[in-house]
Amino acid sequence: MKSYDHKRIEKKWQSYWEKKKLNVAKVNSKKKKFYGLIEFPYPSGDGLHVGHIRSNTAMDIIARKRRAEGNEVLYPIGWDAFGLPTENYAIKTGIQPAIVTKKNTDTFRRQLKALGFSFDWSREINTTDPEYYKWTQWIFLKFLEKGLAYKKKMAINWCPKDKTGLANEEVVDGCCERCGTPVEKREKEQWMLAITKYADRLDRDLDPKRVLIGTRNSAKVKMIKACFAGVVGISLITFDDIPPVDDSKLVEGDDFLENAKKKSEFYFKATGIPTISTDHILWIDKWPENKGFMVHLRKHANPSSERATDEEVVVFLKNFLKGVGGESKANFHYGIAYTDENGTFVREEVPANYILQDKVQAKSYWPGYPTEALLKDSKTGVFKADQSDDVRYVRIAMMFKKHFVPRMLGDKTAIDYLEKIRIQQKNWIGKSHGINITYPIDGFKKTVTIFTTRPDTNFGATFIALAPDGAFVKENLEHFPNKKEVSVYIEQVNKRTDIERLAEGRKKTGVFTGLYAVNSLNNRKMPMYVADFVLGGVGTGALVGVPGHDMRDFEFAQEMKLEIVRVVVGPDGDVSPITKKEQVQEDTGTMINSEFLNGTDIHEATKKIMEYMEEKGYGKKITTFKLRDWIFSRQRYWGEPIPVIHCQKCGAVAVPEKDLPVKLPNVKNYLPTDTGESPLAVIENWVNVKCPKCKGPAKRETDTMPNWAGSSWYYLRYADSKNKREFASAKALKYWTPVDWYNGGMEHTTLHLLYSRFWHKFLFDLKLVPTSEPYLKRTSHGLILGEGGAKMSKSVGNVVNPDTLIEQFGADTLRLYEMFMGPFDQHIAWSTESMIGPRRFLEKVWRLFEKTQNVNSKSQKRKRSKITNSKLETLLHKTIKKVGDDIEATRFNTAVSSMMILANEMDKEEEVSIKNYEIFLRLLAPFTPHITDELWHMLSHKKSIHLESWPSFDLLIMTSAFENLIIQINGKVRGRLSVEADISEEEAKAKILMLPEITKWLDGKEIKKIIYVKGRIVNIVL
RNA sequence: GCCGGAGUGGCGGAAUUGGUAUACGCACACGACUCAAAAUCGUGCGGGGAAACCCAUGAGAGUUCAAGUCUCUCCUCCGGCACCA
Repeated sequence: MKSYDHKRIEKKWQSYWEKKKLNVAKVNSKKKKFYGLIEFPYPSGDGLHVGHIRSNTAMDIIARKRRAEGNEVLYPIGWDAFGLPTENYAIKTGIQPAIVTKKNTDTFRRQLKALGFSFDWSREINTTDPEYYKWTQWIFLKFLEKGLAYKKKMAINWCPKDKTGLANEEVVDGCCERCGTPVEKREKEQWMLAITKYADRLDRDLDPKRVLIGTRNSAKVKMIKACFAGVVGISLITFDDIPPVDDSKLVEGDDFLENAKKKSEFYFKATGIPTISTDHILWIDKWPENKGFMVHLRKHANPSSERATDEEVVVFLKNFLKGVGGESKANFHYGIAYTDENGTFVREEVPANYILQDKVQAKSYWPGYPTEALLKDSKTGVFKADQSDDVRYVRIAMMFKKHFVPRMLGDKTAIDYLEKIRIQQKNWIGKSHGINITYPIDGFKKTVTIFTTRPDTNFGATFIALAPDGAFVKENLEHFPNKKEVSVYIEQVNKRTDIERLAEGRKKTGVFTGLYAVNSLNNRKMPMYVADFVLGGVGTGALVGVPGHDMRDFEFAQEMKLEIVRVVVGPDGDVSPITKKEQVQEDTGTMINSEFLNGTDIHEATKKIMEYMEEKGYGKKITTFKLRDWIFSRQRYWGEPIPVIHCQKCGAVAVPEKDLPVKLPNVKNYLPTDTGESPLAVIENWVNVKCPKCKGPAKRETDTMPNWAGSSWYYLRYADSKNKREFASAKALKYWTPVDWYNGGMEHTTLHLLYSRFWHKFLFDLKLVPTSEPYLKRTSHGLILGEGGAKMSKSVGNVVNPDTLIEQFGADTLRLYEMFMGPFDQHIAWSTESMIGPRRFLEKVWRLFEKTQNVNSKSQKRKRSKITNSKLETLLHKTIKKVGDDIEATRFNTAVSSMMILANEMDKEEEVSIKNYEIFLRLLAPFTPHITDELWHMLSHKKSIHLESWPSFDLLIMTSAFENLIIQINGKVRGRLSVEADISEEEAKAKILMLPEITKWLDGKEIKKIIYVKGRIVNIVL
């Protein structure tokens, strides 16, 4: 046998798969679809980064597993090729960005193909291709048409180095996200996209639906939770998660279906949260006289007690079965009821979960195996409780998924984002509920409106603070009694940058306007200040100061020597005047000095006073967001031209659809200008056009779109990438979208991910896409850092080159190492040294082939006739389950390690059966596609291993006949004992108490109790 | 400051969710094969101790028959937001 030589086999299989079109997604497939997506790379001049490989391999494994599971899989690839690095390179070298892009994509394509990713290359896209950006522009025109794209003169973030405006999302710590230069404010006309119109939906649709588990029985809670495993978009909560519920008045009857209904209705009424409840009953068929018979198991098993124990149930059933005859079937019937937010309930019965059968047909009882199942062993006649929840709940879980989950979700597209992604997006959108309060101003014709989330403390309000750039100041400055001082102050403020202000430690400054607002609650006159800690863009650009209960207001009050009133008393009981910042009671406590609010909790008081103020007409409840509209224009060359023509007569006119795409013209000089105009502005024969409306002289818009435009919808184009008439056909979109699983970087959570959700919802409203969310599941990978833990960069010199690694170790080893190196979602430092481990493993897998070749027919036969499963087979089936589960949970590192364990065990055997070896290869194939296909063909298969189905595990083989009991004395391990899996508790205890290593500890001591956990542990307490 | 996440050998990291702490891999040491080396295989590898045993999961307390896992207090690191009213 030849030795493992990756160079000989990898190229060969890559071209074989390509020739056989193994990875091309079929157009009219009858199969269930799976759409796996990775963020399409920006083809930089540096070539492929090992970080790309981590993400791509992970999704490749998932895609290959899905194919093996019988899905039609779309795993596409393309290029997000507009952007600054290419443009800057063009400026330096004078080479056209289009040519640079072509060169870079060629390199990336070659590198990606060398790694054996199962991309469907036939759908490759490129955002800089006019055939592609035609549709980016087309979607922009839709925004324009619906009034969601608009032009506005405003102060924007300007990067003086890149010489372009930036979106809020692109400014990090006051600096340009891309180049780190401190950003400046510039007043400029900008194209904006009204993402704030979608803020509420972008926030709300991130939340799963909350459903209460309406039972206090921990076994049932556990069961329902287990049944909902893998269900997306529903968050199950228990009584622990909500304020106490009094259910002493809940009365249950004898009918299990009715009980389930009663419970769900009762708890819904008590909590207002949609509630699911279950009840069950034991049902004996064919007895007596072929009539059904219901048994309240817990009651019948021990009538004198409230709840019989499991053991009592077993004894009861054993006797019961004797009485009714061996052929009887007994099963649990489950009644499940769900009461939704409207108070209407639905209920279903889950029938026929066979739990007792005399003639045990191994395969037949598994699918419907219920909770609290009891199984009679055909040989010994011993009943035993089964432990495997996955199997026990299968049928009930199916019932939940089929009948209840759709009802719970309604028309909501349920999404499953990694929790930290969800939270980060919510933070960024920054939804908050509050109230706009309007105060009259003493001796002034106008009123002032402020926004607050804490109106409960309004009796303690002592001042008003206005933003220097806020609307109130702009409109009324002329009439301020102290307008001179205010103007000087505003001038000072405008001179300072954000960074300077941060450096000063946010010292509060301000100036009195000479005006007093009047608090309608208590007629207090509140001096009005202009202060730069108030931001023009937040709320109404004005706030009411409650220095006793807001740290920032307190600091300002101290600076300005303003009055401080206490209206909340905290848990410390301090009611003295507030003079120190330690006394500022912010988010807990009870109201005082607040008239009708006195004595109420602050949260209760907030609700109460909001109602009160609305009723009195002092204020109006409102929801605000931190999210700002998206600044959509860039003053650079290498982006999609914004398809608008400015006409002196008609104003901004959309380029007619038939004239799309507006192609980027070739220019000589890509250099951005200091005037804030795009380099396109100087190309006269491109800029000067006729107005599409009046045919008069007009000029093209010379700003281009940001990098995020093309990537906001690219996953839709993959569905139908060659379509010339539409961005994608409705039919293709209906089949392929939404994306089932999207993996990408954390850095895109508030940029790309938010933007594309926005575009998608917009297209959904136009009925151009079938769902309201683009991605069902979003995971993210951790960064790969350089050796030593610093970020990989050319300047540090710690960049690793995939080409070298593929040459030296092979693509399979590189893929496997990146999956094995550590937890997928965590950052990790590169270590070329550690690659040897995965390589040795593959060599071992290669050598194992020989152990399958000298198995003579006799021993193959002998193996098959064995009754008990060999240890290896048990391990094999456990590994099948583990690898599958781990892939789904993106625990690739432990998936690999479990396959290493299996290979080590196989290696210890004299010979390995072809059957087992083949299963092993099929498990490994998604990770290392080349070596496994080679070995597969060496085993005389004619077709590719990647056309094989995903191995299934057999629970009977997985469950070992023997279990290792750990024996503890007072919690310390003192021994272990291998016992038969179905040994009874008494037998096990008896055996253990005879072991010499145990008896020596018991000498002369009294055993207080013995804890017995089946199949796991025995703890003797002395 | 607020919101997340994490802290386990020399290193990357496991631990069926409360049940054998340190799986798997790297590095290291010794042995076998070899003239030799590489590769491969085998053995060892948290600390203390001759051993029996004892002590160890950032620190300290608590709940429990049993805690890396749950609860509280604190420390450190990473990520996000940050004068958001």
